[in-house]
Amino acid sequence: MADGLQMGNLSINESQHAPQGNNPPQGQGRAAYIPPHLRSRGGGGGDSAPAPGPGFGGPRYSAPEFYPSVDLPLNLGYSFSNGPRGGNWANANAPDFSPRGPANGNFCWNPQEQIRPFNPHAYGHPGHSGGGSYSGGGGSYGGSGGGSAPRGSGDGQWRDGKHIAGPANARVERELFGVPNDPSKQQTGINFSNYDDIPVEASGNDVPEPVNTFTNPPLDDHLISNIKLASYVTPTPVQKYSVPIVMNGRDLMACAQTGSGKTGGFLFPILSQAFQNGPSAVPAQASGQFSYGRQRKAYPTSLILAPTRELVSQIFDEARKFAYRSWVRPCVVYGGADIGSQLRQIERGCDLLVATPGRLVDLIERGRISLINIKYLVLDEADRMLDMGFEPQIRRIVEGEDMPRVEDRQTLMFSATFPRDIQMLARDFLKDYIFLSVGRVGSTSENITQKVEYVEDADKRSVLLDILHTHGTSGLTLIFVETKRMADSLSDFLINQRFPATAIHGDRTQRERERALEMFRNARCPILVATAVAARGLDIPNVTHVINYDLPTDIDDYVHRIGRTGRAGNTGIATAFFNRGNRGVVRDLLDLLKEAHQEVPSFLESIAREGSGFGGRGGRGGGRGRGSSNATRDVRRFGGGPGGGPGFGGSFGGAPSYGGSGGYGGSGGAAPSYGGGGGSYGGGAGGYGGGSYGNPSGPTGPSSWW
DNA sequence: AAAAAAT
Repeated sequence: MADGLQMGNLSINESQHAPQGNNPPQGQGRAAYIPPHLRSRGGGGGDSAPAPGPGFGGPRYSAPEFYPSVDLPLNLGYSFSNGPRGGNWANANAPDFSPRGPANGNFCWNPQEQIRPFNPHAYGHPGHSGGGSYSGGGGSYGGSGGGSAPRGSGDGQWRDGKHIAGPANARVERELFGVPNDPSKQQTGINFSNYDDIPVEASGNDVPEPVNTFTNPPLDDHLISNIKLASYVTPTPVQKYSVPIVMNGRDLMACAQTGSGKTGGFLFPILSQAFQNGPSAVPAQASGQFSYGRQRKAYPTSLILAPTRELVSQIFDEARKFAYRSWVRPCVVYGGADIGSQLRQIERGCDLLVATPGRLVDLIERGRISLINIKYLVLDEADRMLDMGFEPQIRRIVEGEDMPRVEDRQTLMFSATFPRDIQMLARDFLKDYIFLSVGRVGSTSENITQKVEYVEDADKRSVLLDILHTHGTSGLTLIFVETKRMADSLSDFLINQRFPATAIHGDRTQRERERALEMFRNARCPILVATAVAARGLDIPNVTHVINYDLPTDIDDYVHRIGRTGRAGNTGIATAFFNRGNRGVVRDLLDLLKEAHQEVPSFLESIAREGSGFGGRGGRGGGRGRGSSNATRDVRRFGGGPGGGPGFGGSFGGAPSYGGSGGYGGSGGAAPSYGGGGGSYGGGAGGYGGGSYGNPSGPTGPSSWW
């Protein structure tokens, strides 16, 4: 029956995680995979006629400077992705790409050092270039004088219905994919075997079978070669599902964390299809408007929205890797940085755009970006974007501009949690979507050792010093505080105590933020004091210790914060300073520690008892339980009333669940309950309240999902 | 309550 519910505890025998060096077979026969949604449009095959509408349908443009012989029907002045003078790849002439950077006494704990010249938009992104190479002589940043500097990606072409990869470039490869055995560069040192435990469930109509390897089909050979360069061997669980889901033209709502490989989860299928199907034709109404003069408007085919600047940067970096030598040119735009250089970048061609919502709206208003060609829309960290008040901008981008309608695009939403406002967004933005729920990396095992210490505010500094002295400098230490002011004062304090610390928060300039992050990443500055700006999504390898100097008031934030360590199967320590000022989270913290089989200090128990009398959380089942904000179940099927019903009481595969008891305390009534603990899915009593899943057009249509 | 994000 179509209404499939697949549960996969992708484990050993199923996953073919090969040891490094054992490459999966690929390219056998190269059966051109034509996704179903393109077959009917007649634009699927690379050699076939151009598709009339949005979609990677047919030839859109070529690069006349390089290939003057190809015909140029629609692309007069259109964005050329291969302009020969697209040369301001920063660091093209930069003096030093060594992982350590130049030995110029660049001490990170000198605050002066954090405002050195650095253009965050240059393609020598902090994630790739050696720290400290920005101020070196000769580097051209954002200027137009890069000359023949090689492009990092997107330097292939689409010509005569075929994808022609650009030339290999050792320098760019090193920049994008890192130097072997250099931990600061090698972001892909993933212990894949630890992914086997991650439970995944997929529900929806006709859930495609997951794939277990990076092979053709369904993936494109060029993408596979880039995946190999990135040293990815086996798809992570989220990728196993998302690749066939997206390649079958389906919409997706995925509850997953960044550490689960979800960036690849959407980039792989999107790029693979782009590589196979070529660029989209610009619709006639759009191409008509720039018959005069130079085209300055970009028509991306893929749009990825994410909440923070650092996150879009990170996604962009990944996109560059997998678009390497392809016709697809990734771009990134975000606020706080010079818009002029961003404009110049997108003018040179912009097929895949990664953006924060505010800056994108700005560029749309300036008439420099049109969304009319969008084929793929990705909302990453959707819950976070709503938390940050981006809903108006997002709705404007998706519904209020020239974005194709839901039926005419593919939409993928990723969110760590699935509260009501995200459900609403999913209802409005997605069509007949597949719901994917991915467990947390490392949540089951002892990847993260959580410690809670009772520390009064006045003692926090000295306790912190003790920890830093004891912990040594083997890895990176990330310290979370609640306020920007505290971030500054604490980092100043640490610097005065001769610790190599820096800070990141929203009141620092973008330049300072990127600088701080880069210094942290490359371990020149192994202590980073951060506010919530760094709590979610950032994937920094080698963070061995997360200290919650100030505990957040929301347990979800705590979970995200400690998730900065123990990533990708490595181990980490999370220490929290707790005092009575934090009693608001004591109950949730207590539950979390128990679920994760962590040591529970006795003071937590007693403070929890103090608080439960009145004013507290009122015990389980009352109030807004954790489950409400963290529930990651398919509401179409299991949706209770408006209250949202319960979360996964248990969780799949024995992973600790963050689905708690109550819903929003609304009028959900007797919503069903699933699993008691450690439990099985669907073990609960009660029917599926109003779920109309599998028959969206039936009498209880989508509007009754909630 | 704080943080983040367009200028």
